[in-house]
Amino acid sequence: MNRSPDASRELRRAYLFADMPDQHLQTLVHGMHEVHLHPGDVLFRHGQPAERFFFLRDGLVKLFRLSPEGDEKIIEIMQPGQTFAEAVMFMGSQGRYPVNAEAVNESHVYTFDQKTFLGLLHESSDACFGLLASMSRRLHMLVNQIESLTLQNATYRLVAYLLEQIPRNVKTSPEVQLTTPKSVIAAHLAIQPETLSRILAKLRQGGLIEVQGNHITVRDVQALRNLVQMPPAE
Amino acid sequence: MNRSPDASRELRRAYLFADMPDQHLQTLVHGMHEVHLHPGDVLFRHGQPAERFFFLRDGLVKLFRLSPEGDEKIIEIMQPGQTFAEAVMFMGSQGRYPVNAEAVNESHVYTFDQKTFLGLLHESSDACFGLLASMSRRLHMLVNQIESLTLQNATYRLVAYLLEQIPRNVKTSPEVQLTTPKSVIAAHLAIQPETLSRILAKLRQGGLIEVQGNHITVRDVQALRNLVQMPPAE
DNA sequence: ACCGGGCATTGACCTTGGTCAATCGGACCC
DNA sequence: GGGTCCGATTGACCAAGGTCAATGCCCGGT
Repeated sequence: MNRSPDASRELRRAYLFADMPDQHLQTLVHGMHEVHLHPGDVLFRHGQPAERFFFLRDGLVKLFRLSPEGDEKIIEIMQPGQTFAEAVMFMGSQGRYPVNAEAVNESHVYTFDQKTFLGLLHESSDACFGLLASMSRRLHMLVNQIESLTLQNATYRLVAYLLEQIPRNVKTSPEVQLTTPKSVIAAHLAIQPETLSRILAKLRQGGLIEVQGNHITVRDVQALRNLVQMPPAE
Repeated sequence: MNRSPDASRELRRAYLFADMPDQHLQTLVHGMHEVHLHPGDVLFRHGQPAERFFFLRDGLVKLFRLSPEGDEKIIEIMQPGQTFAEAVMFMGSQGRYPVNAEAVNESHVYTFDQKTFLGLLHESSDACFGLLASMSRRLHMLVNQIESLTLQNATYRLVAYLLEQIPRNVKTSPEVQLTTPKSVIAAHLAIQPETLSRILAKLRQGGLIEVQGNHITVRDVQALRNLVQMPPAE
């Protein structure tokens, strides 16, 4: 349990909390718990009754589904500052988590009671709108994901993923430091680790990137951009 | 334009409107428009500024994305009584439709101004919760769709689709009347029409179903159920 | 320094579903 | 009644990516 006075400053990073009245946020902070996760620790499982939702303070948490054979598809990789499982509260009578959640890296999460939060929503339309915005963003993200799963091939998805990883330092020679094992990225892009390896090798041979372990140097950003813009141009 | 006094009774079918205070619903009905669509008519396009959202009174409307090559992936096939595009309102400053919408059959839709609706939401937390519920349901649906796209093969998806079509008349010998051309179903399941044909033929040869045009008789429901439960059991 | 384990890489092969093309069949329309 | 159009079907072929297996590499522990 943790109620550090500046926890609320951290929470403001999440869209969900960004515009929430101070007083309400304080209520939430008061009731929240902190959980420390080691890599591989399970936060919740697909199908469990959803009583809490979460804010990732640091580390990395994956949300995923499993096929009966045990194949894993990562729906979302949560980054620090994001909330998750807050949308489940509205799934009918007894909401159940639609995915599994498991720490990839050493992580700290804050957990919140859904009942408390529901109470706040009734009183604050600002809080409601924050939640609506964050759900709307997630909806949009899922639609984009469906598009790239069905309308684009594996190379496209990987290149798009790489390009997403270089937003800030646009000017400098683009370097990407992968924050997760490649197998996790593969599960996120819905491909096998072998395929990911091969695609990276292909891009490397084409002189578009250089790979040293988890560190990738993008040699030719424009060529990568072209790849995802004009698909049949091999 | 249509303000028939019992329009609100129709609207109550949608989760979004189900629990909305009468007075608010009246406000919406007052400002709504009715649009008549012929098959192939476009309601809105991916990327257009979203100023209105919709209720399908009757007919069938598909929401879809297009690849640069023109391949179509149907994200959702809207059924009468459902609302759509209401979640876009919260996408940042200028919401834009994340998909295309086009009538499959002769259809009637009611359209609503988003600004009016936003105003109502500020005043009614019931309305907010209705919207949250309908967005949450859609989120869940998309997650399920991602699962079946990535973790399951084409046969699985088609069989699951067929099984979804026989919920009501559970007891009787299950008959499925396809409400759309097979090519539309194919685009929904993210397969080619040829593949859909072949899978149906395979199921037919296995004695699981009979096909006469748009009408499918399920000969062996249990066998179909087994197919989607125990995947490697060919 | 050595060993073991886990992730990553590479190769050979195979399966699924896509592509292309021909044919069919029913609906509609003169 | 015959022609046309469009969706559905079927066949032959192909390609992307999955599977299986062997090997390599890095890192951590003793």
